[in-house]
Amino acid sequence: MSRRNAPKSVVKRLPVYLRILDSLIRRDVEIISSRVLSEETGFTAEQIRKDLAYFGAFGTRGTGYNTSYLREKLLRIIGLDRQTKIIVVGFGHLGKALTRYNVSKNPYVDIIGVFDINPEELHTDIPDLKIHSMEMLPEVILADQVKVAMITVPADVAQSVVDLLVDNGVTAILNFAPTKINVPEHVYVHNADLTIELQSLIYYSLEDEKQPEPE
Amino acid sequence: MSRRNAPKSVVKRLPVYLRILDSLIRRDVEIISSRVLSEETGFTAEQIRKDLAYFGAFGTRGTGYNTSYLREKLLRIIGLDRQTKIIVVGFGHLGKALTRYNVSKNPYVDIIGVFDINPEELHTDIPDLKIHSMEMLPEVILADQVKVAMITVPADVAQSVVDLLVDNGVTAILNFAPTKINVPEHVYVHNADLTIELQSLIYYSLEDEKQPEPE
DNA sequence: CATTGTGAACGGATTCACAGCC
DNA sequence: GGCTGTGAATCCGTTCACAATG
Repeated sequence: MSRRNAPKSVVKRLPVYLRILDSLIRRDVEIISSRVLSEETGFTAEQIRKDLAYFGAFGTRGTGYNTSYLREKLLRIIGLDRQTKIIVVGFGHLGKALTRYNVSKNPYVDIIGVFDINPEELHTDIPDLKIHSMEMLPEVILADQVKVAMITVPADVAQSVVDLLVDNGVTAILNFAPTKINVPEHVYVHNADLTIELQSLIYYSLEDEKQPEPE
Repeated sequence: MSRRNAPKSVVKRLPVYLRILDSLIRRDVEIISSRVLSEETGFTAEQIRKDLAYFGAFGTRGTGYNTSYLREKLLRIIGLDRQTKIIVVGFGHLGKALTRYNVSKNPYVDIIGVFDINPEELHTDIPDLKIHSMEMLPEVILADQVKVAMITVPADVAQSVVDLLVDNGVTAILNFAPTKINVPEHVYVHNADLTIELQSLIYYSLEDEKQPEPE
């Protein structure tokens, strides 16, 4: 069986396996052991086996995993076996960069539209991209049954944008706004707060400097 | 004492506390309890107290924490009490967006330069920003003793860029390139792989759909 | 016999419950 | 009395060690 309710830590690693498999398949590698996957990913071999075993027994004892077969299984588990329709709210510089990045590099998702308060910021060179005003949001979401959204709006409007998304059926949100947002139980939010990532990084850049307290 | 070697999970939350404190101080709030901090952050009050206690006893029993005092302590612990000099390698759309974002919104860091293979992509409107060619990297890092870098380069050159950074003394790297990079023990890497974030999000968007296996 | 799949042991982080203190 | 600070209990994820098997 696939898609048991797996721990977050496991789910976070699945796309990594997928990426490695894609690259192995491109190089015509047909069988891969957890040992080698370990070297490619940096996770331990036991952890990889456990992660995969969470969803079923996909390997062959004594041999390893068939790359194409495992890839198919992972696509299905993650939910990438069909293209996922997503929207982007907030088309400032970050929104633009993320949109462009996913349009060109992420074959598994389909950005069906972007939204901004002033869509006269129309000067984008991304082909086939529709830029809507915020008023169109409910209509577009409902028409395509969109479940996934990325938001790159200012912190002070993030909550109201999220409320609007949730009201119209969005169940998973990648939040780049530097603020906590509240959602109902059934909605999943992942915060990708780049300021916070950078600040905690700075902690580690100083790790070994002993700072004497000056007081 | 401050700056003990705290667990990663704790360090990741420190900048969140800092942000809330900044906002409380702007609103002239002088005292805050772990209870209220809990509501603002979404973490439990016990966890917040434990996190802070890791570095010292900053509160007053029966009262709470003094916002300005706690902010000063956190700045010092994280290492933001002096402006941190950082560089950005890769000045494509994402690099540009991240640079702009931090220049305008993150007062604690100072982006002293950006690097790209073809710096003739000079058309940026960010004031005072220096765009260098890759050859300048060692010189600039060494001149300013830069310890922190963000990289937004293509996956296939990420490792060589990282090697160059590490050779010249960088000890903390925020990696947006969609690939695993290898570094020596003393260097800290945080991967901010946006494709992977988005893909694991998709897993959760499907959470409740029961998918019958069609085989 | 190499490699998967997995129960058991371990370790780290969170939650609980309360002692300590203003 | 109210809130911090913290040892103890619990939970969760990782690692270990080995049984299962192509």
